[in-house]
Amino acid sequence: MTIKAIKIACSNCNLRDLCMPTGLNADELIRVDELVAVRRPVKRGTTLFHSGEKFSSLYAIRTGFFKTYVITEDGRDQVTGFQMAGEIIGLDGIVNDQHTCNAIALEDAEVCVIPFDRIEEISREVGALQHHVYKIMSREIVREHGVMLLLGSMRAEERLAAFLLNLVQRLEARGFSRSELVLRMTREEIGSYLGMKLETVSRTFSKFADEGLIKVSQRNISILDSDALKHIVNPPQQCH
Amino acid sequence: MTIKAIKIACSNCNLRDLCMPTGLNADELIRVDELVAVRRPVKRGTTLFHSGEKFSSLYAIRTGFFKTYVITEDGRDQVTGFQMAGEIIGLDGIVNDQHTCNAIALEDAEVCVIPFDRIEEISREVGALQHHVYKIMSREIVREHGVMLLLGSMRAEERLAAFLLNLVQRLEARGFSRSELVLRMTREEIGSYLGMKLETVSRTFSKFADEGLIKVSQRNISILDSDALKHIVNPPQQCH
DNA sequence: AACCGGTCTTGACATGGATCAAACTCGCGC
DNA sequence: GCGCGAGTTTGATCCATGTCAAGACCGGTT
Repeated sequence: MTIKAIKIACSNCNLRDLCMPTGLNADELIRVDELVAVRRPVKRGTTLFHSGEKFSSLYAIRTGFFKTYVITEDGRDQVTGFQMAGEIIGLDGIVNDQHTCNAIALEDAEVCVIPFDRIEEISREVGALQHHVYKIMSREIVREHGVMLLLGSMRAEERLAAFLLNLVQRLEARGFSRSELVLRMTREEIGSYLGMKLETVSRTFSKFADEGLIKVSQRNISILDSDALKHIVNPPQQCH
Repeated sequence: MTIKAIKIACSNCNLRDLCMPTGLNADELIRVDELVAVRRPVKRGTTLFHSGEKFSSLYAIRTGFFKTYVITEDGRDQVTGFQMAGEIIGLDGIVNDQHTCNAIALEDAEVCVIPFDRIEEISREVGALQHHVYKIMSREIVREHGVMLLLGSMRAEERLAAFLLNLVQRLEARGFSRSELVLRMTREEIGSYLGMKLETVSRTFSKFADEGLIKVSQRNISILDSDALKHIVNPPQQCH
């Protein structure tokens, strides 16, 4: 039993459908398995990368939960996303060869370190990988359009309902419950993401709870009436 | 003089530094010149693509000015960006092979149609092109982080000041004045982009004008005190 | 020149969410 | 077991921005 035996292999990873292209042939699989340099544990509360740091790799989250955020000179900060297993972070660093946001683990985590020059090299040989990376970046652009919509034209209740629905939907895709979730972030972090103050987040949770839509006990949330939450985000049209 | 003589060639385009990779050798230049299928004029007020439409090409703006926006089922819309010459639109369509936002011309425009499968093919041979596309997508992600910051944690005056500074900065990079600009969009469109109502946009313009920061006459804006606008966006820190 | 529709400005008022403040909960270390 | 601090909830009040409404401006058309 050598060290080789536990070599990192995306082809064996149970998250491969989430972060790797599908439909590769044997040769291509071998090439793509060369992508991940190492795995790196990231303790809760520590940063994976920070703004200004030289960019060299993307990170695929294997386990754990992250937030990314940007800070202005005058100290305002804005959470730009919460990421969970199977998602890729670091894409912002490509354009200027340095990271432009900070990523910190909200719970103990492990990431696969994927050197970007290796991605570029193997992309050239494996068309499916190239396409996959384009798709991942496009998906991030579309996600951010959604956040812009949320921040630009929704009210507090709508934002929080959309946020909860998005979280459970992603968790469900990973095999978790569609109604129970544990928030990994504080009310303040949720507020920063949603463009509202922590007090408003708290009040809105309480309001949803009063109305019987959810049950809140600290960071544990039960979705009791998913449809009602959906109606808050997208009020059903009554035909005239 | 045949039709060949006026063949579209990125290598001759005066916008090539904005939308094409640099430092290509002769062979690569020839390959990259094959990218653009055709040019397409887009009349003011008409749509270049719309949400739901099948995605097949990216578009490089040669002349003119666009807005992109998303619409929810219940009719709310959110402008996601304003794009000018040399910028690339349509990146949102890659992930699901269909566009997820709408693009309409705010003035008569012309775009270069770049079939995406051709990009993928030539990317594989020309590493610089592949890298360039990754960079363009990364830049869009970073831009959207900036918009999220703006929508999530700035007040109306800060948003509008940031918006104006961003516009003139991009215009200046294209050889226009750093102090004079003509808005191609309505107050309502500005408001949609910045997450505020058109009345608030109008009032804030008036306030800036009263304070001598800008001069407004309809859609013509003169920046009189660029530093003051910058201070609004990023209040100067006083050291203790 | 008169008209018209779309756009913009400005005023008066309403309100959602921010702010400030106090108290509560829970996990953790002593 | 107790105390402490981070995180959270809730209440009272304030204010930035939304809403509604009226009128001004402008370019294009008849």
